[in-house]
Amino acid sequence: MPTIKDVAKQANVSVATVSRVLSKADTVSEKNTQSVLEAVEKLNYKPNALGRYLRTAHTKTILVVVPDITNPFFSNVMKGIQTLANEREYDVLVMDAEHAHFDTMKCFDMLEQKQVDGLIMLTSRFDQQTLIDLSAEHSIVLACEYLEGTTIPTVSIDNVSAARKMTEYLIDLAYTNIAHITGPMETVLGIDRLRGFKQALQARTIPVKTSYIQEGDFSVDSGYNVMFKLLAMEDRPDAVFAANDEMAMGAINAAKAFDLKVPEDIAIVGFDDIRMASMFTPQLTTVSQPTFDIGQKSMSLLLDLLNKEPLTQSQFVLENTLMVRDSCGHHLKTKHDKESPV
Amino acid sequence: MPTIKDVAKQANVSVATVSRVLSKADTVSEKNTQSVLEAVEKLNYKPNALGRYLRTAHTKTILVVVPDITNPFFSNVMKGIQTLANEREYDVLVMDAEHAHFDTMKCFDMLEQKQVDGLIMLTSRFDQQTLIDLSAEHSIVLACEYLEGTTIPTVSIDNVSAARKMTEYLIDLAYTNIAHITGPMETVLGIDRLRGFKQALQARTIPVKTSYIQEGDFSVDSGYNVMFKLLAMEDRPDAVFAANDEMAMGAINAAKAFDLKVPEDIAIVGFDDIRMASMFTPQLTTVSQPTFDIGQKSMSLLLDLLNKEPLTQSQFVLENTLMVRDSCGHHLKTKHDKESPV
DNA sequence: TTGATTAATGTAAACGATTACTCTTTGTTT
DNA sequence: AAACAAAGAGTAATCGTTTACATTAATCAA
Repeated sequence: MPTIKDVAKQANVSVATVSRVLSKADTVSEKNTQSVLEAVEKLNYKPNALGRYLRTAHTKTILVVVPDITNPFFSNVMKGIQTLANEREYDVLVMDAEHAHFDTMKCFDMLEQKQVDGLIMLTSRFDQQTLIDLSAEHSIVLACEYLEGTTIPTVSIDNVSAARKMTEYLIDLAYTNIAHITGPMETVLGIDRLRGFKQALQARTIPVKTSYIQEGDFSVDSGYNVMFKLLAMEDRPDAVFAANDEMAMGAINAAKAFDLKVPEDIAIVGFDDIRMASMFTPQLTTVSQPTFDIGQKSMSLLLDLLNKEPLTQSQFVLENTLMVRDSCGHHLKTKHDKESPV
Repeated sequence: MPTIKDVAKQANVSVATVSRVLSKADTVSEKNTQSVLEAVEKLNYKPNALGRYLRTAHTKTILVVVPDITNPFFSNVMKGIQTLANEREYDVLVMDAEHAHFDTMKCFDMLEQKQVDGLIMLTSRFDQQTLIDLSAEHSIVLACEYLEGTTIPTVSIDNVSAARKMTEYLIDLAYTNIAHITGPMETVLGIDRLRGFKQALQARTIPVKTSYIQEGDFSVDSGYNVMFKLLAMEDRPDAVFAANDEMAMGAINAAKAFDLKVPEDIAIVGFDDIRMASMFTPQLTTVSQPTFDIGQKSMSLLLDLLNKEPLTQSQFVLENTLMVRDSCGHHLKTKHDKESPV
């Protein structure tokens, strides 16, 4: 494995000259540039990244911590991050937080150990004070979830208003007994979507029934199980808003198991618009998040941080859109109307 | 940011001593060990990984190249890799190959530049000779796809026999006009599954109709489009075997668009058993691959390579299992039988 | 008591790049 | 022609570790 010294010897110049032609054709004569290039070619020289990193004190690598890489929502965000990262010649290290051996401190250490230049967190379930302290010295951005009262750059959608919009839409379709399967109550996501749900009901002076609010954990199974509870109630809801698509799918399958038709007998909607949402039967009415853009924007923000560019703002909220498909029964409800009420 | 020198000064010992207590409590006196530890604590010292890496010439980081991180099949394999990697204190770098800016050479360079210790490839679509050359000097393992006639360690399932098994099962259910939606014909996966399909027909002396073999590209959309072609034929097939679940779902949706009931009017089966397969309506009959295990086994193999442990064999084929669910119509076909023919 | 062995530590040389600084050499200005 | 500036290239310090080797002190056998 040739080093820069070997190249220098081969090209009959000093290591400095070799380094200069390789980093930027700064001020090296045509002749020397040529012979260095030839030597590089001949020896098949690849600069050792570690040597460079140590000297320049950056690795051109960022770390992204993802709650569950298996979750299509996050893998889309990842893709957005990757795209911009690679374009800017950054590599991306992935850490799966759901993983049993995951130690929250480890990813912070990687920053301090200079192993990565920056950090994008796709979750905020960890010691927040540490994160805040760290962000004073390091480049960190939060995606999907935000942290109250900090200046850590964040990119997400407005989950409260999106959930409110979804709920209001159901109310407009004349559903009166609307239940909500929440996400885990220790996540901002879960809390915000529930808040939006409640706001919509209150705005329309519909009483909020606590029995209609059931906690799930964002998994298909939890959607299925919680739905069973709801369906077993004597005053069964006529519409269910699940806090994500996976739970909505679980809920729909539960309804099917109950011999209920969706949306004829009960409407079920989700949140996220994962790829399967439009493939499912019935096609899922849901809130579409710009996952790819969230990833890309996070990376773009991180890049700004890394380049010490002044940030004009720190909280970026991206647009979401209501995807009206079949599972809400809008076609049933509006068949006598001239126009869809959306 | 304190360095090892600062710690040494603080603890009143040499840097060597500090390094010694930190790497392994080799032969440092109780007293010094103690004061070093205290100094580390007091200064909040984190060893700079780059310095260490440069010296020790390994990064404890591996690279995995994945065709599409968004594809649930691969993200499961990734999870398997991650799990073992983290357990053994390795970090994992991800590279998305479908990404526009992806340069096949780049991942090879990362090996040569000492940026990563090893490489797991979840695809074999790239210059194979380069890969073979490289594997002589570096630690590389291939997952999911194999390469004929090399000694590069590989872990996958036997796609030929799995596809044959699936097809035979359809034949056993008395379907006679069976079509196959293949994967891309430049992938080993696509080729092998087609081969298995043909083998099954030939073994039962059923003629292989070329019009029943249509190429897709593993995407939902291609499954949908290709299915339209098949359904438009005058001698429409009564069963369709798609080379992956996503195309099977696309095909099912196409059938629905044709007002055909699955499996009553036409049976459609897939391959891979992605998470959605059992959530779909109808539930997908498919071949289950041990994705997590594939990932874990690949990582385990890579670890062996890295530790220069002798490999007993280089091609590992893992078990697959036929998941009989609803989309193949087995319950319709066997309602008069006493037992399921599986 | 002496020489040999061992344990504990320190000194300094790597690792492979980048880059501040210095030194020629050449070209320009007056 | 002298003085100065600029261009091109080399020397060596540096980044933060690890570790081979040297050194010292202490223990032990004869």
